[in-house]
Amino acid sequence: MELPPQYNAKEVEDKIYQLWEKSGFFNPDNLPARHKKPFTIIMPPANANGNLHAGHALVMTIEDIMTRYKRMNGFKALWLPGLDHAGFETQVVYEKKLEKEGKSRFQIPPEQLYKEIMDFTLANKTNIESQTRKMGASCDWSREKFTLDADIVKTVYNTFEKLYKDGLIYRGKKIINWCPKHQTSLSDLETNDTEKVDKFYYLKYGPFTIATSRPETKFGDKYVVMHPKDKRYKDYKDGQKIELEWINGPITATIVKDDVIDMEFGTGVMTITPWHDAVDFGIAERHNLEKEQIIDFYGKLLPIAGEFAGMKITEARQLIIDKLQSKGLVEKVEENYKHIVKTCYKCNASIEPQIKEQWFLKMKPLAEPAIKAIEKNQIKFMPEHYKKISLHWLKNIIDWNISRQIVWGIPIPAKTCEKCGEIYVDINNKINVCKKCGGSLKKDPDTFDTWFSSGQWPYATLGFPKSKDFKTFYPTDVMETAGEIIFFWVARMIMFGLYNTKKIPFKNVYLHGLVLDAKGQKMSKSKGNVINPLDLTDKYGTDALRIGLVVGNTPGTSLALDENKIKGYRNFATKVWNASRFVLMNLEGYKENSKVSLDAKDKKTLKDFQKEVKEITKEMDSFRFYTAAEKIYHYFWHTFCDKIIEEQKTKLYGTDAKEKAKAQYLLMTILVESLKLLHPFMPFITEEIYQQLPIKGKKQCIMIEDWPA
RNA sequence: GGGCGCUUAGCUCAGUUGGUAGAGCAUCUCAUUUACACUGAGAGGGUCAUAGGUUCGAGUCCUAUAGCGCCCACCA
Repeated sequence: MELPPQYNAKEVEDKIYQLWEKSGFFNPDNLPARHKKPFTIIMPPANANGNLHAGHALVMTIEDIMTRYKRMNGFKALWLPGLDHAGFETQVVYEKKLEKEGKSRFQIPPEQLYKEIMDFTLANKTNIESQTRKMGASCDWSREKFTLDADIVKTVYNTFEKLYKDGLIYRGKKIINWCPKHQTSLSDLETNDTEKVDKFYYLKYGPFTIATSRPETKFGDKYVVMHPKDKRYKDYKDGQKIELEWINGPITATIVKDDVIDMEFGTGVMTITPWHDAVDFGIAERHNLEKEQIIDFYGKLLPIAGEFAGMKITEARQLIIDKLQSKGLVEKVEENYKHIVKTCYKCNASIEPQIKEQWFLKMKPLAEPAIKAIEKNQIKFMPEHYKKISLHWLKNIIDWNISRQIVWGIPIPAKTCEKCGEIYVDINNKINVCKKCGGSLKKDPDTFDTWFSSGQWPYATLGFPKSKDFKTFYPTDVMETAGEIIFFWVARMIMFGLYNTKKIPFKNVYLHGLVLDAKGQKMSKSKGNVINPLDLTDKYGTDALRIGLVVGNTPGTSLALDENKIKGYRNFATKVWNASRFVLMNLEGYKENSKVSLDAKDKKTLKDFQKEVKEITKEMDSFRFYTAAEKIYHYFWHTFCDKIIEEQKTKLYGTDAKEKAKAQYLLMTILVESLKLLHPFMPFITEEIYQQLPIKGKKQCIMIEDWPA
């Protein structure tokens, strides 16, 4: 029995993956009888809008390691793959593509745009699936789900209806984050805080001086707010009216006292623009003040701005100041005023707060059970400090705007009466006439925030509420994903899971960090430092990339992906290949079952190995794959190869048949068991060698072998 | 403003309940065709950010300080 002198990763990998797929063992239903207790990981659905990146490669590797390990340990292991339509994310990618072609999404009728993005997504879906296979993922393709599958959409709709009936969903006319470029509202998580340097204007507002960086919003300001305890303004009473000269003529302003005002800041007095500022909106709500829109949804001034109407706010700003100046209303202008502006996390355009009717989800009642479950440690976080981070966020949670003004996504199943405004949630599309006034109904034009559907992923994919899979595999065992999306996704899955199924969706949360470039910098197209994981698998083999991604990669910490490191593990793969080749080359006369009486030294070697196995198993059970991988690596290379094989050479090359048999027994035992230990990390090469092993009682593949004990 | 981390060898990072500092890469010396040069044998290199404290004993626990980073937040 001989292995070829060189390991050819490219040839072997495709062949071996096919062998696995044909075996059917990715599907837990096909596993041998010993696999009884379920073990479940739901794969984070990849955004079907591009290629697999280094982060995906890490997800695939860690989750495959867990799945293979549990499968070898006799679990009925299910790793369920999926893809996400990724609503806004995908639409943005597609819009960029359109832009390059000189087109805009606003020129394309919605139905056609939806179809185009669907085609684009489906093409990417196929692409991502084949790249996932390339990574060696032992996931059950027969159970693959897509967030737009009919059954998933049905689950999402049922949840929406249930939430609505429970009074947790409401249609609210609140201030929202509006991206003027993308023409949609965004959740608070979808905005960034960016520091900007602007001019800061001190304007005379009657007897007061107010400061602002945004004079263009000030046309409708007719409330002037100060702190109730501010002695400087004690002569002004709440509700008092004053007459003053403003941008476009005389106005009447009303004094408002509110303790949100910081007496230390500026003059301690400000005017408010409730339609375009969240703080001001809050004040207006508390005091029941009028709100008026100044800027339209495209960022242009409305007729209230008088002569400035129709102008873009950026163009109007200086002109407005000029006018105020000519009226003697500008007290001073501070240059280089640094302040924080909310921006769209995709295009960096300044968010224009707007009041708009949207669908909101009340979060506090959903967060409470999640907080309890986490505090009771029903969900274990790795690394642990994510427990605190999650709790902090959940305890300070605010209502979630779940509607988006984009076509790509799951349509919100609601209708509004065009006559009386009555709202109907109609998940089966059966209500056609307003029950109240008989008026005709208009379908809601919006789609769900993509996280509203992916937040339901663990139970939706398993066929909640009635399927056998749901009963068998839920709650799932591990949720492994990027720490970055703890709030976007993980926290919401916990809330939805508890709300709908009354159970936690997963017992363990394993959060990996970012994959950075070799210098520890974030990969980005503009920097040109993006490492394509598939290039690395191509160059060094998938096994080398996998173990290279895992060794030393503690959860929560970002990882510098250095090609040299992968190269090092390619060398290790070669080492594994050559050591196996050597052992197999020296099996002359070897009889597997013949009795050998080992020397005391050999017995100690085996005992040491057993000790190693125990330690590695302990690391695996504690989710410390980074140390487990390192230990196996170290043992195989520096103990098995450098010491044990070297020591046995004299026996192997000698003439004493008994001694030779002892050596063969020892080497084969440790080799076979080591290959099993290595299998979760380096599945391809270990499987290829296993297939060539001349041993009896061999299973169909190493993938379903017993983990060494 | 609040919260959460990090600081250990030249670099990237481990270090599980406190018990004489570890790995990979890099560097240096030696071996020269050995299953494997994608190799082997060996070496150098750290007052574990700083200052206190608890302890028989602290990289590890506590307090403070400094530097770095991340997240959340309604200072016009």
